[in-house]
Amino acid sequence: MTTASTLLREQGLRVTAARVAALDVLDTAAHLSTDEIATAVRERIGSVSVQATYHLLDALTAAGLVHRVDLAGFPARYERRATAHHHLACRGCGHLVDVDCSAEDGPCVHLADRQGFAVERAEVIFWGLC
Amino acid sequence: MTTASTLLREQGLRVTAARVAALDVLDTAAHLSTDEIATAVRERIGSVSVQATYHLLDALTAAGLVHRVDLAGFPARYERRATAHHHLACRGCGHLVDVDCSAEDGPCVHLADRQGFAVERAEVIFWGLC
DNA sequence: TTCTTATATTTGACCAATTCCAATATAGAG
DNA sequence: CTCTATATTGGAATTGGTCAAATATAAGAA
Repeated sequence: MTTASTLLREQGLRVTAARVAALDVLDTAAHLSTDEIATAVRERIGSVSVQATYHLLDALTAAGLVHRVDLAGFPARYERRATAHHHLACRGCGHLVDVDCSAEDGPCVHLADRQGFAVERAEVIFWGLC
Repeated sequence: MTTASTLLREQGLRVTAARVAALDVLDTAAHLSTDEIATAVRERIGSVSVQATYHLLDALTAAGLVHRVDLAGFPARYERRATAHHHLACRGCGHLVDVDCSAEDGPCVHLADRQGFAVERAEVIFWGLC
């Protein structure tokens, strides 16, 4: 098993209580907002500021240890799930569930004309009401 | 040709100078932000407040006369294009271009398990750098 | 172990996009 | 032309998030 601190070290990131706690928290629940993560981290290590949580999540995201799910109209949320998937989102309450990608490998949607863009990824969001 | 005022009346909306101007503006340019629309409307009718523009765009959106493109990290933009399409977005500057939908009719992405959601639409965003 | 230094965290100010509210103006029915 | 429901205005407030300076701390070197 790969512990949070090992993962952090592997990415050249310092191992701090807050970062370890954030990774642990995201291991047990998906789609948490910065605020929810800050609260959950506090339960584990006593205290963290919201700003530190923002910063720490930026660092984890940049290192690829977590993924940021940023849907318009709702605060950003974070997840650790590694495999390709999409999201089914409730436009009413923002509730989010994972949707397996229909394509086994590679993007399940393609782009014929790149129009001069360096395309990085395709994001698929199913909007509805839960 | 269907004029803006006819469209408004058809939807049971009052015909106001600001609404007509907003529809006209969106006829000539796509993907405009609320602020850009307010500015363009001012050039046509003299003045509008930003708040009125927000409100008016809400009304036009609710009536289905315009479509709101709301990508995380950038102010909402509006467009009038009727046919199904997706968007190619620059994560750097927010620049947005339309992408024809590969599927001729119906959604080009499907969902196997609805997980109790009333799914309304699938949004596909290609993220990259322009 | 202790020192050092680069990197994290904290605190607090600040910002942009948007919404809410009460007051005023106006479209369109009668 | 009048009346009333609906639009617009202006101002304040909210939300989600960034920025910058001061302080604390992880982890490599002595």
